[in-house]
Amino acid sequence: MSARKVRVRFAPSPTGALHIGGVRTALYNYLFAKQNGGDMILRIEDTDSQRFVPGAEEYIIESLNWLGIKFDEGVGIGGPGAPYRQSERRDIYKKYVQQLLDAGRAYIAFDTPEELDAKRSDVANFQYDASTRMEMRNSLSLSKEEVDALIANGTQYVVRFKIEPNEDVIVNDLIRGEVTINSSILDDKVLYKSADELPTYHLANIVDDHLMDISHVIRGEEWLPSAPLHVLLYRAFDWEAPRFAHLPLLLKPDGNGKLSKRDGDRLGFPVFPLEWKDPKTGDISSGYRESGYLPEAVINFLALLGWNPGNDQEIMSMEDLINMFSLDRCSKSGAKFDYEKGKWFNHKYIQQKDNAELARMFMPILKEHGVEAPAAQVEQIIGLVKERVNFVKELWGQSSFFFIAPVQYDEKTAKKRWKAESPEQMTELCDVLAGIEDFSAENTETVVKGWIEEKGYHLGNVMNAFRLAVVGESKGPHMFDITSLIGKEETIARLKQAVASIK
RNA sequence: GGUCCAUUCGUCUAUCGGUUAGGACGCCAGAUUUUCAUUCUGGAAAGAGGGGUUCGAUUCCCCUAUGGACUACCA
Repeated sequence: MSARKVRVRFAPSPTGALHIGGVRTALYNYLFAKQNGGDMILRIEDTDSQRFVPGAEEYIIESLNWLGIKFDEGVGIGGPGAPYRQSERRDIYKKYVQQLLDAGRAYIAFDTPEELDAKRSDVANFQYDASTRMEMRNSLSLSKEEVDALIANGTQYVVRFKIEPNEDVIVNDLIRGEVTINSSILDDKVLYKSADELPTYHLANIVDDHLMDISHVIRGEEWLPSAPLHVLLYRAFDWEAPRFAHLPLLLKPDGNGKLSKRDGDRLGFPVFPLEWKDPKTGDISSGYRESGYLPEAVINFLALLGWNPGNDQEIMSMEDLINMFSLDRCSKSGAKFDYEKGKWFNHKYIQQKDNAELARMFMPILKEHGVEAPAAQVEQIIGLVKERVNFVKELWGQSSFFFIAPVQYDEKTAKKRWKAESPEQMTELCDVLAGIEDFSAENTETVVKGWIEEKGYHLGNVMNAFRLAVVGESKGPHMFDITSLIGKEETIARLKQAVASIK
């Protein structure tokens, strides 16, 4: 074990919204870094000018910010390794590509994409490697004069990594153990493209991780097959490689395969942290934030998809997670995404949140419904109904009757709860209520129950009709908590309205 | 096709050779409640198949099956 300082990076490429699986990768990197007193770096890997999507970088930063995943260095922050955007590091990569060329570890290839396509359709399983490279047009097969002439007349070329065949490359993965791959199955990967003067992912990644002194590379399993290539690249440069940890993938909830944007659209749940509008198509994809998720709930839920603390604890704050996280408790197999469990986490976090904070989140929703109410009152109402909701926005459905008198009465409930004697009893109840001085829940309950008992009425019948009249249907918190909040006048008015309307 | 990785209730998972295979979500039932929820209690529900190794395998090894990832001048 090297005594290197822990430094990890999250290195997304700005090709669209940040996928929830990417968020989990960022989270695990963050947890690992913070647990070890290390640094977390944000690097933007925009070496593919073709796939660049405007706004994606800002989206990624805003998403991680919302979730509370903080960076010590990187795009938008700066640091000793700046710039952290790969498109701004052209000169650096050029220098290292040249170094590989000079050392004979890489070569220049002139084959056009068309030529390669033709080759691939001609030869089954064609691979550009030690067995085929001499048949191609490159600096190994061509004379020095030919190569110089081609470059001089501006022919576009790529630089390929010269992989020595038949060598077992061992990747020591922190999650999977030793993974051995024979170098013969690797092709001579393109490292650099003269067309846009940019390296490909593989080269840029290795150079940057080295220059930024990254100690641990924690990334998705889709990178495992190219890990040996990276190991070989570190060797070619004679650099110390970081430790690798390849995380299992997040899978679709139904069927099989990697979770994708489409699954979210199809099954009706977000796969992105924030709402995302595709600048090309104008399509809008929903986000966890806009769907009413609390960032703590998303973090907690995601943390447990592929990792567990080894005990039965499920509710964990970011701080808990930082303390408890460990790479060797990460599972090896992909986790299917269970949206129902995500909802449950949100429910739990809503219960933990104090009413004042929930009220602040609820206010805009109230406004949408044309309701203006004092914060103190909203807080009290939230205290009464929050245990019944999974999302802040559901608060309206559970509490609208506090703000607006029922305009209609649920038919089924009316049929069942509104008895022949109800109109008379409710009219009597109006008088009873009118006579109450202290309209607190406790006192009102005492008085009303006293009246019911005195008259020999059936408690359930009276209360159910009472609820129907005040709420409009058969739901809601304790009746007298409702009446004390809406007040005597409103309660009586609603009773009278009900007597007049319910048949 | 090739290479690599994986495989415990429907789902997320615990188990580091000996357990009535545990927990959670979801589901079902019951209790509580003046309603609806919440909550509580209980229940159904799992080691892919086949070989080994071992006194003993969910656990270690091999094979098969299944799933996944990768196989671009994308990341």
